[in-house]
Amino acid sequence: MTEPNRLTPRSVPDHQPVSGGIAARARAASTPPYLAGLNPEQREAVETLDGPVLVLAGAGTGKTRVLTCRIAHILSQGRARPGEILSVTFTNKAAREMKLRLGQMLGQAVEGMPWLGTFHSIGGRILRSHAELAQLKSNFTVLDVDDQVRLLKQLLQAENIDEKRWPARMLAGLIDGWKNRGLTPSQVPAGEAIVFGNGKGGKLYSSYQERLKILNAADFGDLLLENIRIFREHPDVLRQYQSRFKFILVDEYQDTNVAQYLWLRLLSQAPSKPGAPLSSIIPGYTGSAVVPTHAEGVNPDVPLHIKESEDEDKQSQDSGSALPAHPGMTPSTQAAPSAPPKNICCVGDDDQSIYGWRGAEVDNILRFEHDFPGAKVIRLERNYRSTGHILAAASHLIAHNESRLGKTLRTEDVDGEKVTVTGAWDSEEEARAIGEEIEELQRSGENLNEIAILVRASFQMREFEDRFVTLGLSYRVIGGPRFYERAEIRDALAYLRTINSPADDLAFERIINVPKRGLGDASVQMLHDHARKRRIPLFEAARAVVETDELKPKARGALRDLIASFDRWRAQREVTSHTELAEIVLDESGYTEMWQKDRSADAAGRLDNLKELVRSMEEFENLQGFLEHISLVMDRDGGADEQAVSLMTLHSAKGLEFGNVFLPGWEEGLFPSQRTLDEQGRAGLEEERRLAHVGLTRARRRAKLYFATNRRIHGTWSTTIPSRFLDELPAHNVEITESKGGSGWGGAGGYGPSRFDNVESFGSSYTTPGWQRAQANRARGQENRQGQARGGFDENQSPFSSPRDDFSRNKRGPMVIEGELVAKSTGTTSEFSLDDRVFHQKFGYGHVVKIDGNKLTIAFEKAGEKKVVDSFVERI
DNA sequence: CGAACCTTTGAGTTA
DNA sequence: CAAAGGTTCG
Repeated sequence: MTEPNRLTPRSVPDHQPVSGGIAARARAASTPPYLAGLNPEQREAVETLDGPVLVLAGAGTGKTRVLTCRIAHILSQGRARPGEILSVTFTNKAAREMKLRLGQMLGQAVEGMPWLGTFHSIGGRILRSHAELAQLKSNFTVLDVDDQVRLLKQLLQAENIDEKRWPARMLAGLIDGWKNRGLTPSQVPAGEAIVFGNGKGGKLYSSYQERLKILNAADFGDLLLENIRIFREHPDVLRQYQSRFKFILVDEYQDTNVAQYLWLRLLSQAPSKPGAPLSSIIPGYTGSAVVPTHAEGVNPDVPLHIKESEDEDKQSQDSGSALPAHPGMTPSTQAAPSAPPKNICCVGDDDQSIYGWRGAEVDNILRFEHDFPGAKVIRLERNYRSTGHILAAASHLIAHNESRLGKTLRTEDVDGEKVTVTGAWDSEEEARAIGEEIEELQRSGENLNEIAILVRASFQMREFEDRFVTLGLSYRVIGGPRFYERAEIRDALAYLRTINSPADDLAFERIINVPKRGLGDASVQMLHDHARKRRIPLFEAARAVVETDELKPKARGALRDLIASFDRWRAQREVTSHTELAEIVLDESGYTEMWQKDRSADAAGRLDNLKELVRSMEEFENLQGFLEHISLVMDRDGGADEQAVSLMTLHSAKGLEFGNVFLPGWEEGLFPSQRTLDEQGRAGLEEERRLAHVGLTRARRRAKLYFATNRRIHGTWSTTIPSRFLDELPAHNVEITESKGGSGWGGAGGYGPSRFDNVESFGSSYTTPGWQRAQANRARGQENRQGQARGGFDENQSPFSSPRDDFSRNKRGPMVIEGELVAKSTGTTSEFSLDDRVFHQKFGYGHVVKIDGNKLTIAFEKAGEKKVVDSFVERI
């Protein structure tokens, strides 16, 4: 057997693009051009077409390339037609990219690849063609989280469950989790079903499912779960897909959850004989339920447990641990079970598994060989992305994880710049320092598109946005709220959904009083009662109620108009194009007008979004087609042509790369996230560490880490300590730099485990507002820790008490800026007048009784009379 | 009914 | 600090 892990001394061909026109020549040439640029491991991964293959592809090792080349290879070898290849990704972006690259590689020869898409879009597609088997119609609606929660709220109310104690969101999370694990209501372990709502959790799940059927709707989880159910209950349908898909490719396999795993598993078996029991489809599976569950375990490590055969036990001994930890492991040679898995190729990286919270089972990748006997495992360890120091830092960091298959990334690139670690006093200074570094990079000719800031949590983004706006630096936020999750888009869609399917109560309810037309809670409640009593859709109930005098004349008139409008729109649907119809609806309903009248800052943007929505409808044949795809396909990442710094979370950065990567917020509690640690313990810590690894490996040439000593959490400042991940970096590859804001530590200091401990030695003469507030906090003592954010007043020292030289080397240091700001507010006379009513974050409401420059004396309603600096209160 | 005012609570990542 | 929920008043 070849040993794919030894790096041969031969030079590695770089990853040059492969040009088109391949398919035809491929058959003739001994080495098809698309294979020429591949290194031996990549090539093996592409050419091993038969049987299960697991490609362990570290960051930057050419994973997408392998996938696309493999498809090209399958096609050019004539092993399958485009419609016979199932290729799944997690994101639309990844799917698009693969299609794009494939198009380039094959020179448009293969238009289509109808089964290349996300798990959800393919699952949705399959579900639509067999909707009746899931008690749905093929035009079912895909609910977003918002609809889901509103529906659950109604169910909770019907059950008289206290929503305070048992929030609908929590139930939504539970149901989601069950669906991720492939569990239908009857399969939920009893122990888990009773934890919610005084034992009613399971019952709520099943009534939720019932309601979905009535509403002709499915949630995201259903797109896969219903597939699985259909496959299980209708072997003929399963067989149809099994024989259609000759090859299966899976991207990011480490992110699959149990449902996705089962789905793949079912599809990847060779077509079974009609009537074969499920146990022959899933080897090793026993029992009646598809997913054997740990009845008592709330968090079972291995939700799908397939009994290990004795052969495999022996093999485990070879590698010395339960998880194969070394590449030298013997591929399983045992006889294939009754239904041998066919040509499935999964590509993934256990070190990049960062979606455990979404139900991903790293275990799926760790036990691939187990699940697909005879699997060939290929490792890609040559990194073509990052320079030496960055790669070494990332590898050293991830080596602290215990649960991993173990890969060693190598590069032949130069060492490059060391990874830098910079401490800042607070998050504002962190943003300032990064802003300056970016300006410096820009001056040195760096393209802004090659710069990214990757944060752990999205709330961190705001400070960077603020900073970039003042600097006039263009930036773009990647990820963030999806286009179709925006309120105005959902409202517009709700109108269209109501037109399209009158039984869509959730949609109708959403817009019944948007814009305001005098149909408040009371009226809606009434309609609900009416609908429930007669078991008819809300819209029909409305129609009936208008004929009675149960509503007040005003509401009745409004409702009648609304119903008339919908009737009119539905009629127009026959004669106008769907885009025109959308415009008419938005217009006549008064929805556009509502935003036009709105004077708030984002109203214009919302109107733009609505226009964008209408424009995007043009790509679809009709309203039906549009609505079917909107929730699955609409993710916008447009406008990538303009030069801009990218700002995003670490999660959404997966799969991307940049020349320069800034990684702020490496502090305990934030990163690793305290919540993850609390909830997931060691596994959570390892996932956070993988996230750090993902962040570092996004960088090609420069990786710059930051931590701040003070950060605002929930609006109050608190002191933080540097992340343990910083301590886990190899000293040799890391350089500790002075904060641009100045600091008294670091620099030449030793590099030991506690090198970040002396946070107190940070410049004690800081003058940022954050520092002042923190000082004020400290002066007040630590026991009353909260509510101190705005507490600082008369001990307000001079902002210029002890300026430090290292601040002001020729560029405007942060201090000067802050100095100006502070000086300004002390210099001007107060904008407040006597008796003004004011609000203070800590002391609450009060009124001004005395003014002395910028210091106010305020009589607070609750806290009594206090002296406060004017900037800490707002007039109301 | 709805706006205005006030209180409370909560910020983790997403197909 | 912001959004969401609750209360009160017009």
